[in-house]
This record gives sequence, structure tokens and C-alpha cells, in this order.
Amino acid sequence: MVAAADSPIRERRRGEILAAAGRLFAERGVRETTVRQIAEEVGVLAGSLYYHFQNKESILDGLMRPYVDALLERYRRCAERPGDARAKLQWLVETSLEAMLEHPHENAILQAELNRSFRDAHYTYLRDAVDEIERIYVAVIGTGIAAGRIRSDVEAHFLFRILMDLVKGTAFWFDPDRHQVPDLMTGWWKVLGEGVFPER
Amino acid sequence: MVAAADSPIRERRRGEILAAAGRLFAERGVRETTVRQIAEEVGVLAGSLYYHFQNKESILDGLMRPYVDALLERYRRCAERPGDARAKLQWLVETSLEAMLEHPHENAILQAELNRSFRDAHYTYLRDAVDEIERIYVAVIGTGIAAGRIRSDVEAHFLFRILMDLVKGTAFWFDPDRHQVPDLMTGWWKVLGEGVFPER
DNA sequence: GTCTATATTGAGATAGAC
DNA sequence: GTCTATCTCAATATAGAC
Repeated sequence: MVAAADSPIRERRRGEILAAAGRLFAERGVRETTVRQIAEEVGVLAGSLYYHFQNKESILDGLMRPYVDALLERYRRCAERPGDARAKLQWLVETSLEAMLEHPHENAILQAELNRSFRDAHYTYLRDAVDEIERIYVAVIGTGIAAGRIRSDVEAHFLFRILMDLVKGTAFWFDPDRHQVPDLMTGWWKVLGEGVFPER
Repeated sequence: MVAAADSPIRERRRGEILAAAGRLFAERGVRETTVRQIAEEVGVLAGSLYYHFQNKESILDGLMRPYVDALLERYRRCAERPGDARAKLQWLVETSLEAMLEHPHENAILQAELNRSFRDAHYTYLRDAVDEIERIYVAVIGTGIAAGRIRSDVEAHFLFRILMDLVKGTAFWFDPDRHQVPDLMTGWWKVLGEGVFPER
């Protein structure tokens, strides 16, 4: 007789709920998704969700908290890797893109809800994470500009905005079945490369 | 004694309601905004809104329909103006930007709700408008590529996406009090110009 | 763990007085 | 035109049986 060892069955169901919620939240919005829809997607009735989660908000947390934690981890490592600012900036953009592709739902939710659900005090941890990502980007860009490796006649924050707008926007139309990641990166640097990095 | 002549008072109040709804819908989302909030912003009670509008949805329509109608008009005129594809593309981008700046709320609502409220069959007119804008852009880009005036090694739809992602993204951070439009356009073409238009 | 049944709340909408 | 009062409905959440 083995001890329950934090029931893998329970954990599996928890994961199914998070996956279903992720799909629905991303597809139709958090507010527009009902707990009944989530339950139906999982194949149980609404009341059963409350055995696994305290409430709807904690389902959202269960999705977003691990996502941003891992994301921040990756960005920090990018900035710390040895290399010049130009390489670091490319790693950062690549990281943004990979995160979007590996966790399209969490990414879409984050972007879409920042001015909605996530304005609430409860989600300070998400807004803080977004702010830190901006600081990491801007620091790298600033270093690159100072070193003459990145175009100096556009402001660091402006360049950050352009890059983030591209990554964010891509999340809405990128279809992994129809588009290739390397093609996307290549396309971006074709259009942006000469403008961002001088003396190519 | 003059005939009522479609009461200007009534029309004024109607405009106030639309303005308040626009601010709130853009700021917090359509679903997240209650008719009570709109009424409070106007300075009346919720019930009074229903004298001016059938329901919440028709407030949203009153905001979006005139907006997209005027928008389409402007895009069509851009494409019809005499000039080469390169100039037309720049006019189109300028138009997108101007529309965003002149009607920031309607623009923000359109972008934010396309995957939410506007999925509903009722809003086909909005999705159709967005589709037509894409067709206009892609046609101009295609002409430019054929004429060797626009970079030919990126796909027309891809270039359209990049430009729209930039315009859309800008709506979320552009602050007319802190940023200048010409600066923005200059910044974009600095970063994009060489990548989009060959042989500069 | 999941179900059924139900309590509770919030929001859109209406009726009729003023 | 606007207010007060109220209806209705949908959605979150809970209690307790199984």
C-alpha cells in the first residue's frame, strides 16, 4: 500500500482544466468564457471544477503564474549570456517569439487582458513581469546604442515598442501549420535588420 | 414657433452617451463596461440611456458604424489617388495612423474586440470592413512589388501584417501629449524604410 | 471526484410616474 | 427626457448526495 503521493490523477485533471481554460480564454476572452464552457470542454459539470480550483480567478492564475515565471527566467538568461548587445537583442526577440509559439494561449491572454482583467490589483504580479521584460529589453538596446551597434537616432523605448508590437501582433495571425518560425524571423530581420543595425 | 427639427438637444445627449461609451469601452472593454457606468459618466441614471438607444449593442453600433464607414472611404481614396505604389503605401500607413489618432477609442475597440464581441454575426459589417482594408493594402503592395518599387523577397500579406501590427500596437502606447505624429512616422520609416523600399 | 440542486449576485432591460 | 422601481436572466459559486 503506497501513500497517495499527491494523486497524479488529480494533477492530470487539473492540467486538463487549465488546458481547456487556456484555449477558451485565449480564443474568446476571459470575461466571455464561462466556467460552464470550461467544464464542458473538459467533459465534466461546472460544479466539479470547484473541487480542483477555488474559483475562476485561480484557474486564470494557475495558467498565468507559471507562464510568466518561466518567461522572466528566460529573458534574464538572455541578457546575462555572454555576447554583444546586437546578439542579445536578437536572442530577446527570439525568446519572445518562442514563448509565443510554445504557449500561444497564455501569451494571447496576457496581451489581450492587460488592459482588462489584469488591471485589477490581484494581477500586479503580471504587470510587474511585463515591466521587468521592458526594462531588460531597454537596457540591452541602450547598451547597443552606446556601443554604436544599434541605430542611435531612434529612442530605446521606441525601438522596444516596435519590436514588441511586432511580436504581439504576430500572435494574432501566426498559424504554426501554415507559417515557419525561421521564415518569420528571416522576414522580420529583412525588413528591420538594416533599419535597426547600422553598417550591415 | 419653430418645428422641433430633430431636436438638437436630443442629438447632443446622444453624442455624449456615445463619447462616454467610447471612452469606457476602449479603456476597459465592451463586456467589462456596464450600462450603469456609461450612464454615470454621462450624469444620468441607467434607465435613461434606453430613451436614446435600444440597447447596449446599439450604442456600440452607433460608435463603430460611422467610424468604419469613414475609414473605408479614406482607404479607398488613398488607393485611387494618382501616384506610384510606394507613395500609396505610405498614404495608407498614414491613414491608418491618422484614423488611430483622430478616433483612438473606436480604433482601440475595433482591435480589441475583433476576437471577442465582434465575432458575433451581428458585427459582420465590421469584419467585412477589416477584410476590405486588407485587400486594399495587399493590392497596393502587390503592385509595388510587381513594379520593383517594393521589396520582392517578402510576401505582400506578410508586409501588410507587419505594418498593421505596428499601427495596432501603437494604439496601446501612443500618447498624443507625449508623442508627436511626425516623429512616429519618421521613426517607422527609419527602421522600416530601407527594409521595405529597396535602392534608397 | 463528480453530480444535482440551489443560493447569490450582477447586469441588461422595461414600465410607468414625473 | 429622466427617474424609480423592478423584472429577468445569466453566471459564479456552494452544499450535500452519491
